[in-house]
Amino acid sequence: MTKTIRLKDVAEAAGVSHGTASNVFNRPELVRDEVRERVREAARALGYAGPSPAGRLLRSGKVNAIGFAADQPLDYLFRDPWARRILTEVAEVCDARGAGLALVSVTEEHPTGWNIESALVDGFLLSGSGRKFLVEMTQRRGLPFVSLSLDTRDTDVPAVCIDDFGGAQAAARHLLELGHRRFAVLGFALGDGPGRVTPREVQATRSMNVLERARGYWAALAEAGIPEAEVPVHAIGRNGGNVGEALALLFADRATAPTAILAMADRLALAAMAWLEGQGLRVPQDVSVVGFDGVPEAASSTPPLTTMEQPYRRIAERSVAAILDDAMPEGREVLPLDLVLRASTGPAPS
Amino acid sequence: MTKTIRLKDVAEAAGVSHGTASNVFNRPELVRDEVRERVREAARALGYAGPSPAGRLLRSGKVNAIGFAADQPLDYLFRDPWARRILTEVAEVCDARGAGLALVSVTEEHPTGWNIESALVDGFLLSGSGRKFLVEMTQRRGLPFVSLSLDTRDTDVPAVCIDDFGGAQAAARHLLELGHRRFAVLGFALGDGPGRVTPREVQATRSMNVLERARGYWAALAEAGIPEAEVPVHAIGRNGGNVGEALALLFADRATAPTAILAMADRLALAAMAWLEGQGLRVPQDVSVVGFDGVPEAASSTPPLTTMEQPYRRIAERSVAAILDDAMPEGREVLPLDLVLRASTGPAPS
DNA sequence: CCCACCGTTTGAACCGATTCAAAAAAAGTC
DNA sequence: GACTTTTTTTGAATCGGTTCAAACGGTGGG
Repeated sequence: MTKTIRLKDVAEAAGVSHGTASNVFNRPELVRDEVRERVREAARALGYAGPSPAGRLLRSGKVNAIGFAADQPLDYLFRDPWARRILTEVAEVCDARGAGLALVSVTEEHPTGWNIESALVDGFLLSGSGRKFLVEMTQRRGLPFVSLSLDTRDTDVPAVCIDDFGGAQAAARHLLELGHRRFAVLGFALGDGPGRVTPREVQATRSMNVLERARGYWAALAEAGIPEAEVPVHAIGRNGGNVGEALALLFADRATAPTAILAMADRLALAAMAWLEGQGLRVPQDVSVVGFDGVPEAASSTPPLTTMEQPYRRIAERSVAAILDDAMPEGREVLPLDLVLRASTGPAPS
Repeated sequence: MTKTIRLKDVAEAAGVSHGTASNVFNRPELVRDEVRERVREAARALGYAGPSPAGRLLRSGKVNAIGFAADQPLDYLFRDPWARRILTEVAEVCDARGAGLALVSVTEEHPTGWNIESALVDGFLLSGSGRKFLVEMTQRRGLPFVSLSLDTRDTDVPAVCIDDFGGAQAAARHLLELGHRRFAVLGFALGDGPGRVTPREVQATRSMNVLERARGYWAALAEAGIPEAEVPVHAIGRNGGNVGEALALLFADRATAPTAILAMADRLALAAMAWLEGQGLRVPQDVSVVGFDGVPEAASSTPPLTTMEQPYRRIAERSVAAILDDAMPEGREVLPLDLVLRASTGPAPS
């Protein structure tokens, strides 16, 4: 293999100093026209492709790239709808800024290889930092990082997250305005199996997202005079489970069944609509459903789902800026959600 | 901001030489236990997180990461089904090897920023190198690269691609074995609008994929005594278009209508099945359909689509190995496709 | 007691660039 | 022509490591 051409070689060939050659590529306006051309010519003749990123990096310390890290295998980033959605936005934002994007996976079983410790990036976006593992790993590296989807009570970790409480509140208010009075909440990561869970169980969940959303729903309903106790929370269970089973209990007695379902995730809402359709219940004439997250599928379901959409773009912009512009959020930064009105909600049946 | 801790600082603190400190992290077996512990202790005390990747990179020249480049905006990699599918496999392969994955976008309009020239990677995987642009850009950088989805007659470019001809042949043979005699081919990137195109037009296409697939179909059918002229090729037109329109012409006369459709892409096949269902034609009882590509949706359509599946995993493995193990393919390397039998093909109607 | 050998450690060279104070050259001024 | 200014160019320091030949200290054999 032929020796690589270095800037020095080009400089020698052109009969100028190392420093001048560097200027030709980085601040051409400093170099006299004639010299600049001579250096360029030499570079061409030698097949020099421009300063190597590695050398530049070492000196400047800036990579101009961000790392997107997840505590999951890499392919997860392409399979999981939320990760994919946010990553798409992050990609667009990086693109617009001319920054690079590297994907990083860190699993506890497989902590070696290219990971948080060795990735050539200026900082990290952390996805799925439910467990402290990822955060601790990243802190050790000493690069700036922002946690997306932070799910902890710890408010010291720099994070860009969504206003679960406010979003849930808005969802409930929307249904209240439509005249609904009999609600049910559909949650996840609660209880052991499908079925109703008590407010106490909700309070005890380790998932801040779930807790805040529940509290948001309760708060809005309480304002309208509907106490927590009258709002059944049904969940699919911590280890997944069937939405149908959870709903079957809810709709066992049609007379007291809810007219409005507050789903803590679009996935749940979509499953609920499918189940309702199977039961001959019409959405939104008989039951209104509002989701949470704003996944792409929500726009194309039948009927299209009314949902609280996460501000994906703004999350991406804010967190990328945090790393690249050194504009780290002070602790947790909360972004509002948008209520997207579609066809799955309507006036309460009379 | 506090000064960063360098390996040198640790070495000094531990009272050893720079070189020994380096060995502690990279070849600990060379260092005496007592000294090793002393250095580790000093590192801990100073908050040193281990050798910085930047320095290491400069010396060793290896990044241990591959760049996935497309001549499209970055988000394309998450939106386009083919790109996403192959990227998922590439991600898994990289993960398994402990290698990094960086995403790179190079568009002619937006050639600045982090791109082929500046990405810190060991080599590139090129997606969508239909136009020479991407290839030329990459060649200039001087790093190894492999073109995926190469679509050119130029056989010098290192590439890992699929056996379009053989795949098409296998698809046609499958239908022949089921007794079909009246075929139609459904293509894309042919002609100006939806409708039939002549063999001459097919020969003239710039897309090697399309041409090779067509030739594969023709070759298999010719073996069974069905000449090119009896196989109508319908296409949706170069600028997209409606599959229904193309099919409507084909099925105008039910007596001479094909009993088997060879679609050059699953997308076309799925659209065709939807149209056929709309027309009251049953798949596969009335018409058999076989796709090409093996996109995930093909497995869950109704009926599930029989298709020639691309060997995504092998493409990923082969191309990643090419870069990281310096096992570049000699010119173009062709991988076979798998016929995946599902429910969209059946015996020819009698 | 000398020497060869082995396991450790050192020190300097090198990787490929950027940066900046200072020197050199060119251009103005009087 | 001598003196300022301004524009270019130079050369050395620096970034944070890795690597390797050589030096070193200790051991065992003869």
